[in-house]
Amino acid sequence: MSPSKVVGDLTMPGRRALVTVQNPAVEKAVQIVREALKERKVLIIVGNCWVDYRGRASSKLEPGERIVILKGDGSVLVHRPTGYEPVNWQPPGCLFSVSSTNNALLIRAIRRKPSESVKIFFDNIYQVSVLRLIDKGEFSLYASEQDMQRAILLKPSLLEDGFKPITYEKKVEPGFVDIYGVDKNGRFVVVEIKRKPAGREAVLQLAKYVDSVRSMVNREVRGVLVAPNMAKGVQRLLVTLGLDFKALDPKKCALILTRPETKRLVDFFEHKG
Amino acid sequence: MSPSKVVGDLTMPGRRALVTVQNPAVEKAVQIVREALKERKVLIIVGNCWVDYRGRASSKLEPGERIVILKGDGSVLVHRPTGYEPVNWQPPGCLFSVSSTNNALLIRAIRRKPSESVKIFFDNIYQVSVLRLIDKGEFSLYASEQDMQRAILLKPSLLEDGFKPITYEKKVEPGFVDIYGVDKNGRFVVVEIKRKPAGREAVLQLAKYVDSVRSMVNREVRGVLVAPNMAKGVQRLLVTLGLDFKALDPKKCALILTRPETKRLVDFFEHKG
DNA sequence: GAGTGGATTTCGCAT
DNA sequence: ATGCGAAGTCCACTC
Repeated sequence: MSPSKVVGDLTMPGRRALVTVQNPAVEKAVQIVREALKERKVLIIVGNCWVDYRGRASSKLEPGERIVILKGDGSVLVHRPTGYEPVNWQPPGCLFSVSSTNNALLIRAIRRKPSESVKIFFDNIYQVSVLRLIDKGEFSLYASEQDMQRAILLKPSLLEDGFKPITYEKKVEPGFVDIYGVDKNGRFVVVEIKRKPAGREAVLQLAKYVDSVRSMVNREVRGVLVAPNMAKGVQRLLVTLGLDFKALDPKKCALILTRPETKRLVDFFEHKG
Repeated sequence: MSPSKVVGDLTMPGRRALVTVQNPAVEKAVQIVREALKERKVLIIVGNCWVDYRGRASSKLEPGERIVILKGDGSVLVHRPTGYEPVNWQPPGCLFSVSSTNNALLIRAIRRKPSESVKIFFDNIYQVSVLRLIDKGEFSLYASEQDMQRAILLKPSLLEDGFKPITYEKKVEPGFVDIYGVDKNGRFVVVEIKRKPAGREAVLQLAKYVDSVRSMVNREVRGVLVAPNMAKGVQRLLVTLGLDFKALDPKKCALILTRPETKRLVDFFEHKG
């Protein structure tokens, strides 16, 4: 077994950002992992493992070399050498327990609600890294559906001239209307927003909302689908159902929102104005 | 900078399963990462980084300590110290390029269709691990919706006495009917299966299919929702729409499928019987 | 706690 | 390639 190594941020001498041990024996690994989990650190374990999952479904993963990440918040990831998605996992909130069995390291992750368990067995551990990561960096995402909604509320002419929003996220029977307003001719307008090319599903959703509103008000009701573009058969379906379409680029919306003079209004909406 | 370490599967002497370098200088890191990516190995990089993403949306992640995984198939994961989901990522298929800029390591992951780019900058690298993982282990999942479908096809009485399946995954206008059959009274039956508690969405989906089938055939058509149980308001909605419900546990279905005497029939269905 | 819908959803399958 | 729906989806938000 190789000796431990301790490295860290050179600007903060004394802080141990990372301790790595290579080829630990099982008992040594138990000790390291148990200690790290107790201190809610992040663990990266590389080695030969197999996994049993029981919960909403069940799965069995036969032995192979993988990367396992255990985070201090109780989340688990088992990554194979290919693929974006973990082959086994658990979202935050698990309780971990560590033991050895048959000369293998066993890590159990258990959660209630739903009741689930992931058991990971290692019989060959190439490396265990214990991390104490500090991450205060802000994450900002642009061009979400919410950005599009905000942009239209802020600048209704993005939808069409003369449009006046009345409310948004309005509850009607089948669900929530993204934006609800009046057009220049006094007709009610139901707006359904999609940040991706709109498929048939989006149209049916809009149609449902329009019907629902029509059944409640005694005025003409239009439906407008807002999306960067339409999937193949959608145009025809829209015409059939008497709905309108307005092309709008989510990135353009994001740009509008980040313009300094609109920033104040965005904050206004964010605080439930 | 610490020296490199080479460890691996002791049962295969000579194979390098893992090479780890700690606190490499930027230029050294460039060299290691570039070499590893060229050989389509898996990389785990731990250090202080920031990330710019441009593509379907855009995002900016300010500096912080994270784990970055680059896989040989061109997938990328940036993991913060908490959370199940990566904060930035890219699914398989990316082209990587590595360089240094302003005394930082820059890894670019680019893909076409959709056109996206993720740029990861490291100004402090605690550890780079280059892995050559061998993972042939089979992965088996039980209790999926498909398991439930197969179980009913195999043993139609799970739905109700006298039920006879005609076909499955049948295309109708709005989508695909899970199972389509006839009941003991000769009425057509449209079956919609959910492996989770059925919400309003599932009911509306079933209603759509039933309507579609009714418009095509000149016979009474029933709709049956199959799920482990129902969400709160769903019972009422089912009654309103004249649809039936049958409780069925996905795990029970999975068990039926794994019984030896039915295994042969399962294989039959799997091969498009 | 459950219900609702979005997501840089990803993934697999069928056309 | 595109379309469609499932997923152990996860997640944030509201009631």
